[in-house]
Parts: sequence; structure tokens; C-alpha cells
Amino acid sequence: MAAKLFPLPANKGDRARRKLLMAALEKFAAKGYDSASIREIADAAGQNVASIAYYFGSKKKLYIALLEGIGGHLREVFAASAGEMLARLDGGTLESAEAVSGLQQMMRTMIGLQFRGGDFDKVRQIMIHEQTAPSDCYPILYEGMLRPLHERFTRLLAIARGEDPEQPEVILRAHALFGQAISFTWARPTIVRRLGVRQLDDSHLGSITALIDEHIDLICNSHSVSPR
Amino acid sequence: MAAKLFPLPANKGDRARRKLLMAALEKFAAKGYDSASIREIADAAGQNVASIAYYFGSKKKLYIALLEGIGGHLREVFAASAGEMLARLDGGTLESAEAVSGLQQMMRTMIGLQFRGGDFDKVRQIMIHEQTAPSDCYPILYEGMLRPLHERFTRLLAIARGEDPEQPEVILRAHALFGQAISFTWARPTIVRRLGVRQLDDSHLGSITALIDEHIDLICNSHSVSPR
DNA sequence: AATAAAATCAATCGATCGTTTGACTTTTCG
DNA sequence: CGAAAAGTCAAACGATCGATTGATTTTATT
Repeated sequence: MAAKLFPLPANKGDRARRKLLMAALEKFAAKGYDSASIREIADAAGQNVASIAYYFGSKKKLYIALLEGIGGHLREVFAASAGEMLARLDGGTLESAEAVSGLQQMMRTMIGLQFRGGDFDKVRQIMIHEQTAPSDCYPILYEGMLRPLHERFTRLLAIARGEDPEQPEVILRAHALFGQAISFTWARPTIVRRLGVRQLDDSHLGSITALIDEHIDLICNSHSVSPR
Repeated sequence: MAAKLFPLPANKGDRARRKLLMAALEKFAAKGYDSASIREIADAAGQNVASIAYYFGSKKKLYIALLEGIGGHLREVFAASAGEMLARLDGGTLESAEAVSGLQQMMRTMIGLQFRGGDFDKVRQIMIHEQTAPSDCYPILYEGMLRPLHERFTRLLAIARGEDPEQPEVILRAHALFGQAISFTWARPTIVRRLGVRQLDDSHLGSITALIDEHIDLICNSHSVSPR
């Protein structure tokens, strides 16, 4: 289930390819595409500078290969976490109450991703870089990852509130709800300082999950009822 | 009220300083600190490369001067938009119902900032860059701008829900609510594509404001009441 | 073992980076 | 007016960038 970001290959050349991809993930995440040099990437991979041109053709093509690997990997994670629910959603056999818990499930998966360590730290950084300063490679992430997720979330929200998933208002609301979860990643320096901690831990994860669940519940189950 | 980001100076030297700051705002926003070169900044300002060292000492110090100017300017904007409410909040004479509309007011100000064109586009980009890939200059923005705003918002939320503004759960909830508004800036490429539009317009602003108002209302007025 | 293919490497290319220098022009002020 | 101060500018510095070359070593195949 928990597949590696890039599987361990047998041949020697593919092993060097993988080492370069992992080093590129680390360096691009830490400093962004422009500021990460192919020399430090090659050094971190234990390879020569020329190996990048040899295996990928150019720095840009190495980056593209990395983005495609990330997209495929994250799709797998979501399929493993909420696969059968999303399948029923795509099949059209999902009722309102199920949609609400589906929204909460997707939110929990997203929040959980933000608390995974290791390579996920770097994957998040890369995605943030591409969101906030999109390169011409952004469509790779959008089409391969962001759009499928966003559309599904919007459809769940539409079912939960009895609305039309094509309406701009519904899409905007879905985006705002998403923003709640993502804010703990993209503005992590700020929330960490505000809490006065060194880093977020499992107790924070629990609090965030609980409050997001509560928000989803209120927004889906109490709307169009005059607030008392 | 609507003060310029950097006031127009009289002397010749200060005018060159301002031209450099405005050009730096544009270039740092567009490409980030590392990728923006002092040559293109000087060119855009109609100045020589050496003028940056002459007026600011170095590229880094130019950036610091820019961040300080941004922080001061945004504080003015918020003071002009919600000054008396925030003053009453700081004075401690704010009741629950007022706190709810205060939250909505702050949210509307933040959302509105995201729809202002001109230099605000660039200010947002700079702040996003510093949030997602903090440089050693990040504390300038945090202490001078983010923390005062975040603390006030948290205190409003605590009053509105009858909670303790020091509790981590309250700080985390305030952050999540903030995230709803900011998501339209930091993930703008995604929401624009999802809507299938070229850019967000006033009708989107209206929809976003309405739905955020609704969320604030639900979260502050319907909580701890068993959902129907 | 011999040959071809794949992989690795040091060295180098032209371009651009931030910074510095020193001469030059403009402004300021007694 | 004339000297000092402030501002401007082209040129050059060493460093680093992405990319390329051509030789060398390692692996795979017959």
C-alpha cells in the first residue's frame, strides 16, 4: 500500500536515476527550482554533474520527471485512503449523509499528509512552490493531481448541501474549505510561532482534525437554517 | 487614508531610492528574492546597478527595506479599515455579538486586499514567498504584520465563542479560518483554472465574502449546539 | 576473453550573478 | 562663483550557473 515515491530499481543506471530524483526532490524542495543548482543535486546523489544531462537531458526535464512522480504517488495515497468512497462518488451512488463524512474523510487525509515526515515534507514544499510561483510545469501537477482532487471534493460538497457542483459559488466554497486544511502547511512558520512551539505534533493534529470536522458538520448540516 | 506604499519624496536621492524600492517590489514579487537580479531591478528603476549598493548597501538590505515598508503599509490599511473596532478590542470593551461582526469585518478586509490590483498584487506575492520559503528576513514580516493581525483575530474568535484566546485549539481554529480567505491568493492558479475563468472578478469577491460571512456565523453562533 | 554498450568523470564553455572601483556629472551651499 | 557633497555611470572582479565535451571506467553480451 505505502509504495515508495520511486521504487528501488535493479539495473545500475536506473539506480542512479533514482538517486538523482531523490536528491532533486530534496534540493528543489529546500530552495526552489531556480536556486537549486544541478551541482548540489548531483553531489547529494553521489553523482557527477554531467549525469543529469545524461539521464534526463536537462535540469528542466529532471524537474518534470520529479513532478510526474509526485503526482502519481499522491494519487496512490488518496486512492489507498479513500478509494472505495471515491469510487461510490464517481459511480453516483452517494447520499447526503455519506457525502458529509466523505468530506471529512478527504479533509483528514489532507491534514494527515501534512503531518507525515520524511519525503512528504519535501513533496509539500514542491507543491507549495508550484502553487505560489507556478512554472510552466504547473499544469503537470494541476491536471495530474490538483484537479481530480478538487473536483471530487466539490462534488461531495454539492451532494452534502444539495447544490450544483458546477456553480461557481460551490467551487469557491470547496476551495475555501480546502484552504482551512492547507493553511497549516503553507503558513507553517506563522502557526508554529503563534503556538510558541518548535513544531506541530500529534496533539495539534488531533485538534485540527476535530475542529475541521466540526466546521464541515456545521456548514453542511446547519446551513439555510436561520441562526438562532 | 489610502497612503502610497512609499511616499513621493522631494530630494533627488530619495526619489531614486523610491524608484529602486518600487522596482524591487515588482521584481522580487515576480521571481522571488534569489531569482531577481539587481541588474533588472536597477534597469526597471532607470538606475545604474551600482545605485543599489550606493543607496541600500547590498541586495539583502534593499530587500529588508522593502519588507519593512510593506509591513508598515499593511498596518495602515488595517487600521484604516477596522481601526475603531480593533481599538475597542484592545480596550477590552467588546461583546460577543460585536466580536462576530468584527471577525467578519477582518475577513472582508483580508479578502478585499486580495482583490485590489496594482501594487497589492506584488505585495501579496512577496508575503507568499516569505510564508512558504521564509528567508532570514521573515521575522520582519511576522513581528511587524502577521503576529499583530493573527493575535487580534484570535482574541475576536475567543470572545465570539466564549473561549480562552491563549488555548492552542483557539489559535489553531483562528488559523484555519484565516486559511479560508488566504487560499484564494496563495492557490490562485488552481481556483482560477477550476472556475474556468481568466481572473477573479467582483462577482467572485461577492460570493467569497458571502460564504465566509456564513461560515463565521455558523461557527460562532451554532457551535456546541447539537446539530439538528 | 573480446567487443560493444552503458555509465562516470574532470575539464571547460559562455553567460550571469552580486559587488566593487574610480572617474565623471550634478546638486548644494557658503 | 567655486569648492564640497551627492549622485551617476561604465567597466571589471571573482564566483557560480547550466550545459557540453571527450576521455576513461564499468557493465553487458557474444
